[in-house]
Amino acid sequence: MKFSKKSEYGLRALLELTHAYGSTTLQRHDIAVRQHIPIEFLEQILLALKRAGLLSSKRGVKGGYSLIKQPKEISLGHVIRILDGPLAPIGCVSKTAYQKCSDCPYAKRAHCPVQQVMGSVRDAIAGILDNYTLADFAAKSKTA
Amino acid sequence: MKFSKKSEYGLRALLELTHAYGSTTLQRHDIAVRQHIPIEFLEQILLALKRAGLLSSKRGVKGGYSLIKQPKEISLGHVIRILDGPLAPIGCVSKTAYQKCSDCPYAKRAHCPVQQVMGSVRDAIAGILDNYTLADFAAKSKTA
DNA sequence: CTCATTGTTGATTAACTCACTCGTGTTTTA
DNA sequence: TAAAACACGAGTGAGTTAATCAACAATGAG
Repeated sequence: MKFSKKSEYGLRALLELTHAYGSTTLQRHDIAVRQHIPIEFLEQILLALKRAGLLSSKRGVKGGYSLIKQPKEISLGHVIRILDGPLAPIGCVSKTAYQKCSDCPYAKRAHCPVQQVMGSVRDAIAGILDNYTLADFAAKSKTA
Repeated sequence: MKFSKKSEYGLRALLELTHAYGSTTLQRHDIAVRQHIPIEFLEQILLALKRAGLLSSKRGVKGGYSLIKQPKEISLGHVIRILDGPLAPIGCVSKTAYQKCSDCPYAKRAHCPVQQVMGSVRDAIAGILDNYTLADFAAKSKTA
């Protein structure tokens, strides 16, 4: 029941990019150094975030990455789903990537006890992460 | 960010044992059939729960497993921690298995933005699972 | 007593995932 | 045209997950 390093690194990288939002681009090298992230791994993460439409990038000598959406419009939940997949603790309660449970004897019944609790866990997690934006997130780290 | 099959099977097995609580013992075979769990895998799970003090067992011809604590005194959080480890989404916010983050640049500062959000996620998850008992859980499945 | 039945233990396994790492490109600017 | 930067795909070693297997120990029926 853990988030991956990928998500953690991704959030920390976005913290840097949020601070730079509207002023400069950041190179993966700078982000890697400031946040202590292995650079080749960081690259994968930045590319994934780019493909998801959160970042733009520029190649060549003066290249780098920058946020292309407003920090207050990107939720941590969104970021984590991109990098780590669904937030739900089991497939059959995911709203973004529902998967029918194959072997559960309650699957065909009106309600499954496991599904009920896990559904509320999912809602609690999503309730926090989908309402917490990069802007909120970055505000915390400025005062630190 | 998922719970393992082990936890899921464990909870479903305990559902059966909760229904039988106070009346009969159940053999792993019966639990396996009713809940569609691979029997040898179920065995490991039942043994882990036994070592954790939730179950007792009896060998031989009329053997089987039974709950030795009241269903209303066993929380789902407790069960999942036994089978899956800590509930916290990252090590540095776990209350039952804290682990200092080695590489985080905020580790030495007063507060880490990641830690703050993840801490509230942890609290939300634990708040649900630690206050939801096997008794509550089994009550749901009776009416199903 | 003995033997089938059941739980106990430890080892082993195949498949998968995680966290990187590498090599080779392609684009940009000096 | 060379150096700097992003892009992409493949590969890898360690660890985890989900079982599976084999050998053993206790129990109770006959």
